[in-house]
Amino acid sequence: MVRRITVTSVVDAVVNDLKALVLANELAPGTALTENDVAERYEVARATAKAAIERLVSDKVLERSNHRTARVVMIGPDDVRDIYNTRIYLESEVLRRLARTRHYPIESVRANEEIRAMWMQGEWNISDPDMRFHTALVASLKSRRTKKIYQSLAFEVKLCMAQLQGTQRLSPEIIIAEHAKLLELIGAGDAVGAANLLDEHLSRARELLAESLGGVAGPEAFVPCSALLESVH
Amino acid sequence: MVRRITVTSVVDAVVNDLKALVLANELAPGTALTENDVAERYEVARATAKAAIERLVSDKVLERSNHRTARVVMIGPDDVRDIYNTRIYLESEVLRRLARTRHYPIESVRANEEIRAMWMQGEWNISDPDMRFHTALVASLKSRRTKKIYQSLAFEVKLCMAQLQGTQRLSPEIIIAEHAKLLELIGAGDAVGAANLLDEHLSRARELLAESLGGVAGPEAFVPCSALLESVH
DNA sequence: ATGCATAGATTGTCGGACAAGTTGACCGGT
DNA sequence: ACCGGTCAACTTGTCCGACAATCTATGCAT
Repeated sequence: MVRRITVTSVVDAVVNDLKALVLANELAPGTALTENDVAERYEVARATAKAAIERLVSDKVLERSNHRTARVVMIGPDDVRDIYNTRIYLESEVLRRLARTRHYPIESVRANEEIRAMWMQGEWNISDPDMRFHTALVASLKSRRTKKIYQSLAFEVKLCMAQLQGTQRLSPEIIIAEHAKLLELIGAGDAVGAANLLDEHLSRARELLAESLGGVAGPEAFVPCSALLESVH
Repeated sequence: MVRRITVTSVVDAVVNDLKALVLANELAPGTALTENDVAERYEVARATAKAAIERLVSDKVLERSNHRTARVVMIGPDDVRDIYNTRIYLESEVLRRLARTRHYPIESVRANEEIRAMWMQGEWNISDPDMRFHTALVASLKSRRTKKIYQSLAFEVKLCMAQLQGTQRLSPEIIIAEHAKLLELIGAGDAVGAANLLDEHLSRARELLAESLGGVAGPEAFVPCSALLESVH
């Protein structure tokens, strides 16, 4: 079966399609991908398949050590915790900065409205507009590197979601409320409050995901400082 | 002269050597590097040279667009500002977290002592132990991704230093004092003070580097909040 | 069952080949 | 002399085929 793809680069096309396959969970985590497999699947030369695999490895879609064959990444509990902790480190500082300017991007408001719209329609898989909410906040700092780093983390979150397909998720209702509260705190210039709420918001998601991925609740390096935070409901 | 490197991979060896050449400024910024150039220089196949170049591009040592030949990166004032702002975003949150535990790594103390030792000997190029001080702080959070991200930023700083070779630098005396103060604030649990001092510390370096790279002092997105900070001397 | 040896599979690297795209120079028109 | 377009040389993208080095797994001997 040959997929019809013509972008600007054969390697790009193969990379994009394989990435889509992994995100759609049509390639289960741990699946071995031989260079020849890829070459035959898309009818390209092995060198091309090799280049594609190497890029997917550097994009953390596949993993491979020296002379071994590449496999679709398996995100474990420790990985999710690391991913989410890194998100917290970056994004909480971003929120502090935004709170100082008392300014948040319109895209984040729209993204939160999209979540509400999906929830109203009974759709519980709201991870896409959810990530848009967060990336919009980070992007509003206008730092190319910060944005790219956060996008890379967001992609790993997507991968994680793909592997979890169907297990329990957080209630959209709470997510929407906390997002709104975050924007409110930013608008009010409450840097500490915004950072603390974000910490709680992401820490809760982190623990839920980590447990869903089969990990026992590990000893967390840092507990959120929620003392300064009024409850949200 | 052949360097004795038993890496397991020819591509790795080529990548490492080219990286070293760029860091030593033996390949000036903007220098064009043809795939054939690399292949002939190291007597390897073009495919190997191609792979090496692609990895150097993804490591931000070279830059290249579609069908054009790769060039050694040229870091401009805007890039330095972006690099340093990203450093500030990440590291200031890291310092907040460390201050909560009132704990800093011994490696950062040692690194600062190394700076002092070099300064005593009249050496002004202290960027190496300086970066070790900062990476040690970030590494002590024990987040694989956070550490890797910061290392990538640190590498760009190194590239920048290589391009600036010889222009004015900040006084090691002030750097040493501020580093010591940072550790002191962490030990005292003063998260806000540590974050603010770090912001000043890195913002000053950022502006000096940006100016040295020929940029006018641009409109900064965020000014450091030094109100809460007592002066250091 | 454990450990070693061999065979098959897979990756790393090579050389050469051709099409497609980019760059720069040459040439003609105004 | 300036401008614009055509063409050639160079460079990259992709392919094919080949071989050595390495990894995996099967099977044999103890």
